[in-house]
Amino acid sequence: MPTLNEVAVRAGVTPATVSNVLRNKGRVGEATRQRVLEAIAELGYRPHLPARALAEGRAPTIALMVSSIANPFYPEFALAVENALQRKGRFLIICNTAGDPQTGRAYLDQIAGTLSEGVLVMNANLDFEDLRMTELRGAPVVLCMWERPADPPGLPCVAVDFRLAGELAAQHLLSLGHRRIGAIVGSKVYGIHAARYDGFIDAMRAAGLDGAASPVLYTPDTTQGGYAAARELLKAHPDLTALFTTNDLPALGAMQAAADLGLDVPNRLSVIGITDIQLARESRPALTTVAVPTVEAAELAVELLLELIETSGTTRTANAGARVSRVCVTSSPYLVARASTGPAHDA
Amino acid sequence: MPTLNEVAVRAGVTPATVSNVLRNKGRVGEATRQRVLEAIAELGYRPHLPARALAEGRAPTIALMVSSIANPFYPEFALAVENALQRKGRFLIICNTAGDPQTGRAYLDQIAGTLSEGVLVMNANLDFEDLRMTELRGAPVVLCMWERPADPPGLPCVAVDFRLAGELAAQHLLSLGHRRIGAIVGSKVYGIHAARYDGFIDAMRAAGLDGAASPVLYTPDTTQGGYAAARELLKAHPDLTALFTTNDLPALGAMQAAADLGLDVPNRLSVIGITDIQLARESRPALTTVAVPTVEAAELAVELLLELIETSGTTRTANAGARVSRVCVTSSPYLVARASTGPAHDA
DNA sequence: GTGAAAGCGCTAACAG
DNA sequence: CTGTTAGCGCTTTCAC
Repeated sequence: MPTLNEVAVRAGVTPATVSNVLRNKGRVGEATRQRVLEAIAELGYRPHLPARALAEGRAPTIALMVSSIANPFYPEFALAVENALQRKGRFLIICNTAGDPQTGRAYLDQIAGTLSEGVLVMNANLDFEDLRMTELRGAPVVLCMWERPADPPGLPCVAVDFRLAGELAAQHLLSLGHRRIGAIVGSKVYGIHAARYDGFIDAMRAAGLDGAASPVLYTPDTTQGGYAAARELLKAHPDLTALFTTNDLPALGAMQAAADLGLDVPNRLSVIGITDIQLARESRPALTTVAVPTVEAAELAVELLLELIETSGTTRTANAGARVSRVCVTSSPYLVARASTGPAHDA
Repeated sequence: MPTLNEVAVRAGVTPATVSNVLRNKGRVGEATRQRVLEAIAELGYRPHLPARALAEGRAPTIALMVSSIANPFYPEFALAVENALQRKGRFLIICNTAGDPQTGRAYLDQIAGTLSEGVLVMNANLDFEDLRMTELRGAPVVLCMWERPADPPGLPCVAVDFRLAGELAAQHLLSLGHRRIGAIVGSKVYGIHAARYDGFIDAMRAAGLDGAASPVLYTPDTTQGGYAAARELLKAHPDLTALFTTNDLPALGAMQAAADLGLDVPNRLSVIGITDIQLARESRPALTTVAVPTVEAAELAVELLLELIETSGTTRTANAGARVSRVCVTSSPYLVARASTGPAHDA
């Protein structure tokens, strides 16, 4: 591969001039510029990114930490992130942590601040401490989907009002006449989906019902988790007419459970999820869900991260850390009514 | 961030020694090694990857070119790739081409041979010429899922016997007594799925049927494509008892179409796909399909690529290109019978 | 306008 | 065993 130096020789100028042409800095004579551009074309020169990174003290990549890119929600998000980065001339490195904090830490240690100038964190089960360390080393960190806008973490983040999402979902069921609604929460108790469940409780209370008294099950945030939880819930409470689920994947699982139990959705049982992943529109019946602005969140996260990178000085300069962590809130979730919900059959 | 030099100073040695300790090269005295390790720990030193890359003339990342990471099959593959790379101390850069050769070329131009030492290509609609150029510039390229082991492309690749996959799928339907089988091909005529369709024809012929005369429709390789094709096929040929589909996504779409048309799967209509993506097991009814060794293919691709990188000298040395392109064949596809296929209803 | 020179952080001979 | 010396390819003052 030709180097900038070779280009310089061929064009009869010095490396500095070639560099200037490349980045439109330092006034360069039109004639020289042409000669340089020709030399570049003839040699097929392309800048060596690591060299540039070294000289500039900045890296051309951003890391996205996820527990597993194979989880259907993440790719949609990753795609949006990559699109946004591409526009900014940066590249995306995918870091699968497998939900293991150790793996996550290893990644952060290796690339944050060297190969990657900043880190985007999706629910990847990382130690908060490790993220703080990463920041202190000079690599900005942005949490991509904080669930409680009103209760900011100690890190910059993009927040989505998931409590509202839960509330909207519950309101939808209530408006269809459902009163006996089971809840399936795709996280641990007080876990990441707590805000969504809170929204459910709030909506129930507003309707004069004691949401907290409704049957609820906590389960892994997967199709299988939702399947198992729905089976259990429906067996224990055959009178339920609807299932509120804190995420689409478990909601999809719940629909399968209903199918296997011979319960018609939506005539006998309504099911609602949250997020609106691609699969939601493709399932039969198509899943009613509360859509979350995924693409917007991705774009905001990239924007925020790049801004932090700009203002934090070079990678080598430790971040002051004194700055108040920024919180960007996305636009609100909204209901997407499809075929998995209908009037309560006992209404 | 502390540099190797600072570590050296603190440990009272020269940078070279620290470097040696870091990479276990050049014999270093035990006492010195300890001092150096302490200094590293105290300072929280971590090597600067771009600097290392520059000095070594090699890059720590590998690029994966895909048309869109959001296509449900790719993430599974990407995860396997990343896992394999992680073991080798390398990082994965995701390049979404959106099926646009220009975007692909731009990516290759920017990172192949500089940021990324090698390129993994999934069906990303790239110009073959661009890939050859990339190789010539010294960045090995591996095609990840070549469909015709018997007919190697001009590039190193991991091949999967997709003709056999098609044959197995058709044989399964035939063994269930199906005779009037519609085919849905998820690519253009003579496109990427041609080998799978060939396998179908072969199996039909072996059963004394003229497969080429069976109703066939070419459609985009998506759920929607399969949905539309199935509707059309089933309307034009209401007597079909089974649908052979060249990929899981369109097969899933076909099942939805059947559901919407009120055709029971598998009692009235059998549907089979190819690949065995995660969704296949999660659909209702669960999709019968011919599984392809995805993880194995990913591992072989990584292995092959790294081998090519090793043997191609440094990134800067142009690849001779004279070497015969290697072809690795994965183990064979195999049938995974689930609930979407059953005996022909007219048998 | 263009060139000369220093240096980013690290590795790689080769000396000692 | 450890130190010295050169760069890797690029950017960036600062002279000319």
